[in-house]
Amino acid sequence: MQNSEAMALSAALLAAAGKLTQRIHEGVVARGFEGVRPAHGFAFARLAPDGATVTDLAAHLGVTKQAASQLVDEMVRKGYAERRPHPEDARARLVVLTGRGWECTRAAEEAAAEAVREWADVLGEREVRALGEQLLRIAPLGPIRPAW
Amino acid sequence: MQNSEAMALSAALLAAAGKLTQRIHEGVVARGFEGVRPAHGFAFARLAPDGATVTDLAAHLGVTKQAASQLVDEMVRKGYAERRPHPEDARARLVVLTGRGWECTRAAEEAAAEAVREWADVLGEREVRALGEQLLRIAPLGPIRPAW
DNA sequence: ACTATATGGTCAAGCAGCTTGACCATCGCG
DNA sequence: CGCGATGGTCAAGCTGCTTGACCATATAGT
Repeated sequence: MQNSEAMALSAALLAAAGKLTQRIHEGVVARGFEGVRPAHGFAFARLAPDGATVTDLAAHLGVTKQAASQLVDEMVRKGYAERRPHPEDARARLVVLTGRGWECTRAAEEAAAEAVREWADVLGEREVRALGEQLLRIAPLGPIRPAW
Repeated sequence: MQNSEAMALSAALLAAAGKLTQRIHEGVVARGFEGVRPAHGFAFARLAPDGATVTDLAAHLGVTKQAASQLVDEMVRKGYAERRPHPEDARARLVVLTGRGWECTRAAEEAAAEAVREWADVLGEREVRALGEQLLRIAPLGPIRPAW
């Protein structure tokens, strides 16, 4: 494989990722959730199961805990999350999604599904599934779960 | 296809793109080009063929021309590009890569090829090629040419 | 040819998101 | 109990981007 092919593949991958991010964001906004930035999506994905602490969130977002705390501030201010006392550690605070936060998460899922469906129209259902499997083998998607 | 599958595919795609960006950046730094940020790569790709104007660059980066101009300032300061008078328009200035700029571009290509080769080790040469073709059909990669 | 408008580019100021550094409260181990 | 480690916040600063104003040149209209 030549460098030029690698570049074409890389460019296509980055372009596809950028396009997807944009499409999901537009879809979320179109469903009535304003003031949400793509970066929030990664936070939502982390909070979704059972909530998380700010430090936990920071580690998974790859930023400082101060930055993560500011992000949570914003999400709280916009009604997508709230801070609750941590049940087992009086120092910590558990950040959990509100009802609206869950709605927004569902909106993001729908938007993602919409974009993927368009790919299926181009590539065919079978190819899209194969694409997903190949990508998962390349990017194991362990603790990160970047989401929408 | 269910929403959860679409989310898994989306997450994998975004994770792969992030990983690739990181790998290329590391590879470029390892080859001795410091102070280069991933965003510069998109600029390099645009400048590479024949140079470009600041306005042109701005359009393809999706930022204001002021931001593009600042990016060019930085690239000039670091020795990767230079501004030359435009041969046909006295208002415009043609931004072109310096020798070091070209070297950096080649370094980025090598780093990308390295990352892609690792994918080939996991998926097989054939699958990687198929992956590239599928991605190109999804993200037509028209005027953008995001590169490294 | 002459004015008017559009276009390429820069300068300046401001803002948003992140960082570093300092600090307090609580945990958990010796 | 005492002390280092950990969760979190406050404050200040930096960087990359934006908006707004402006100048120089190009291009179109009459």
